[in-house]
Amino acid sequence: MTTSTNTSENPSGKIRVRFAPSPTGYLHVGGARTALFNWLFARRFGGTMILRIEDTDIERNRPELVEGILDGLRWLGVDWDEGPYFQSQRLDLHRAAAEKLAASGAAYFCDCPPEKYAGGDAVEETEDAKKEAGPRRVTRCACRGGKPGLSTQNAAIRFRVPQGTTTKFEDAVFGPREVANEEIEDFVLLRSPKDGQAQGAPTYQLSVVVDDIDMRVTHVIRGSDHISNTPKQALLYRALGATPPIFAHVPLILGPDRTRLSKRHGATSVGSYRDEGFLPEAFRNFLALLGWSVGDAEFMRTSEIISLFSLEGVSRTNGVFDRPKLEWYNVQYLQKLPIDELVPFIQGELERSKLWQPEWAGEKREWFSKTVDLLRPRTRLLPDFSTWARAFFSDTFEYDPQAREKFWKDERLGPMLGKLADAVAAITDWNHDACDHALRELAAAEGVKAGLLINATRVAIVGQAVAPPLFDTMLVLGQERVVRRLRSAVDALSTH
RNA sequence: GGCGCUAUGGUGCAAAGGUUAGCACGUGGCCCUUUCAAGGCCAAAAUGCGGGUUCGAUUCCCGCUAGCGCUACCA
Repeated sequence: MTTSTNTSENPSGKIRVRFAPSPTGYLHVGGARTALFNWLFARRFGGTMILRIEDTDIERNRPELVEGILDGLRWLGVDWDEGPYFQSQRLDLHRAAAEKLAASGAAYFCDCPPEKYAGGDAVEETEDAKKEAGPRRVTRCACRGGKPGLSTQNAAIRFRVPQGTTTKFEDAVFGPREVANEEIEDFVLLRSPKDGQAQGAPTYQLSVVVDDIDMRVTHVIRGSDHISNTPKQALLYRALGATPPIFAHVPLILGPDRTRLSKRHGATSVGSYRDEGFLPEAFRNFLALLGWSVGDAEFMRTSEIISLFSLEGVSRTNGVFDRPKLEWYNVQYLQKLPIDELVPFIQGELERSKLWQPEWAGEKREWFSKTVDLLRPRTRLLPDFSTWARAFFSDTFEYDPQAREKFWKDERLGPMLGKLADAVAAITDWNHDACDHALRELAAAEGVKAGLLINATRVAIVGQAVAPPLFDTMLVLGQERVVRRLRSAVDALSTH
């Protein structure tokens, strides 16, 4: 067994990845996709998936906001092996790293007022700035040279970016990257203390790196919006005596107008897709293929995706979240899932809508599976089972106005449905063909096309213009119920 | 403004110098059919622009354009 050195292509077992969301209260689809890619990568190569909550922003540091993220991940089926860790509980570690860097000279204290750098008009105090090259906005202030009397009590700590050299890092998606250090500002590691605070807070750049080192993360898979800041992090790894991980920046998810997906594009949290009645596996399949692919493969069970996933298949171009395609995936799963895998979702849907009967999981289990199987070719979302298909699960349902309009026009229908009720009631051997014969014989006797009766009967027994094939529907509903509904329809037709 | 990334039909992806540029969603049509889906078949629809390199560019290089990202003592 040889150990591969190409850890991005054929990692040898000790892969460690992490998903590090900030607690926003819900799992955004962009975050969900990042989480999914990390998870797929970990599962593919037998690695470890770590969950870390980046809650250093005190404003958003509330427990219920974390719960929303966890709920989203659980629904998505993305589980983790370690964590959740909370960055807010690790601040001392981060501070210690900053102070260590300051002590070694890799960083320095700076007490320039933050406003000095605010906005796009930052200062320029580099020597070559006086040239006509125009203002460069790379922060490199006088404090860099050393200023006495400064400490964490009264100043911030900035990283001293080594000049005259270049910073490289490996990106499994974008390839090797290299930037001139002159382009990298002396970014803040530790903020200056706020009024009343004894010490300042670590910045994101510092915290991620310290935590990723501490958690021995080998592959940082995250949104490509982080790519520009990665050189800073690569620098920090080295200053801290660590080897940078392999980065893998995945493209962003855009709305239909090609701007970054946001609330104004409509639903952006995975929770809303769950609530709408998408199947998690369909959502996963869709998300996995948004920014990743293997040839022309489209419909792939999660196990397949895991076995095929690789960073090499990740695209570099931002992609538009295409809702119609997501729906197509849902229809595919609704159609193709083994019935036993689908049934629990339908049970959940019926429970939510108060239509569920416990016996359907017991003695009428077979009936329930059969009914779901009959219904599913015409469903798109889970709620279809409790709305459109309500009459299969409840005796209280309404006649869809459009269905009446479409199929109950003919005035002869009232009497005919009455006769059909009698004919159906007289069936001794309740099966598909018996229903078929009863109806067609009546149609012939009445001199009407079978279609007229079929369509009208459908409305009568399920209240909808659209339903599974009529005789299958009758079978599943049962003789007694069909007769009863036919008689009710006669009343409904006469009073109208 | 600076730095960077990206660029194949409306959308998501294929084609790792040579294909009639492929697949899927969506769209239109046909078939199937008791409704409506599903399914099957067919169709319209793309290599941003300009230069190179090469016998040959979707593919490699340069420029332009466009989009996006980063440019905080946010994460």
